[in-house]
Amino acid sequence: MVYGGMTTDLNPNTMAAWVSLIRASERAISQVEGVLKDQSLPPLSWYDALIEVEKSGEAGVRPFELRERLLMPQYGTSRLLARIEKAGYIQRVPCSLDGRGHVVKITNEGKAIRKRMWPIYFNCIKNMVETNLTNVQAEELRSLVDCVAMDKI
Amino acid sequence: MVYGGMTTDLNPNTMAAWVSLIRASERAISQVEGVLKDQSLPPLSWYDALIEVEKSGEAGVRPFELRERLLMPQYGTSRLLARIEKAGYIQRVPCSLDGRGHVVKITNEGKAIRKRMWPIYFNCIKNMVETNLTNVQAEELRSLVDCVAMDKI
DNA sequence: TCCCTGTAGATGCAAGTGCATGTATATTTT
DNA sequence: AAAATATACATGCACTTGCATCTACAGGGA
Repeated sequence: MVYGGMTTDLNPNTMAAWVSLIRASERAISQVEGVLKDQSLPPLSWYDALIEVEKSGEAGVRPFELRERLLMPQYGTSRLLARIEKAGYIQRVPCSLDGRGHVVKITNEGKAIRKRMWPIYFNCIKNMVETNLTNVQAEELRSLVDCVAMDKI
Repeated sequence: MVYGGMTTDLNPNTMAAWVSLIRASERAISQVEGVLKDQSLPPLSWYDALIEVEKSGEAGVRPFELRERLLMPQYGTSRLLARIEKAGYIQRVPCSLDGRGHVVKITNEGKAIRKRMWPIYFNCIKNMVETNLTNVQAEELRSLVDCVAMDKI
């Protein structure tokens, strides 16, 4: 595929792999988001945040830890948490050990909505990945994509 | 990786592949966008649109064709083109054959900026994909990701 | 011709995102 | 202890995106 008019230096399959990777993730994400929205459920980003908060249990999590785990910008985390809190799914309480910070905990409603989101999400992944790839292929895919854009590590 | 608390029905590697795929595409995209921004160049979406318009040559392209090729929502295409036109990189002229539509053509400035973007983009792909995968692995990756979320076809 | 339906494209509004910066508290330096 | 610096988090502003809807024209039928 001639993409830029100057492909001389790229291995023949590199650009194809790149395009396919980007396209696949786009359709996969929009697929999941679409299904969630159809069910009047919150977006995927809420799920990712909720499960992290839920995993932190009674102790809760600090927003900056969440930020690291979710690989989000700081302001993104801040506003995501604000939205989820507004919906009643988490609580942000001042941190007793660090006056600058907060501790985020999940509410019962939060646990409930996460539990309700999971089978939907689960099904999407099943349909999108498991239906199309064997267990061995899934592992191959994982190991290959894990190599992409990993130059910094 | 326990992700939702109910993994009994998923092949063990499915979730891992899913997570890796999403993460990989996110870091890859944000990598490219970051480098482009550092060079004060337009975002990737502009590149994709510009190359399509440029490939259409003197004849130009209809926005709805672009929409199909870029897999974008209609309003997204409309506004993307409006922004690119405002920057002077394309021109939208009324379509003589269909009074409802327009024909989009690239300007000289558009050709120039695309040409300037390409080596940057090219280098990113080279660093992110080619450096980390052999030609054979790239083809494997392509063929695997092409299977993901393809249920509709 | 007039009407009805379909398609091309634009756009108002609400919500999300990036960037830069602000505020408050913690930590380090002197 | 006072001052300087660093960290945690929030937020104003401009821009982008999603959704629904609107306008304008095209094409087909009565």
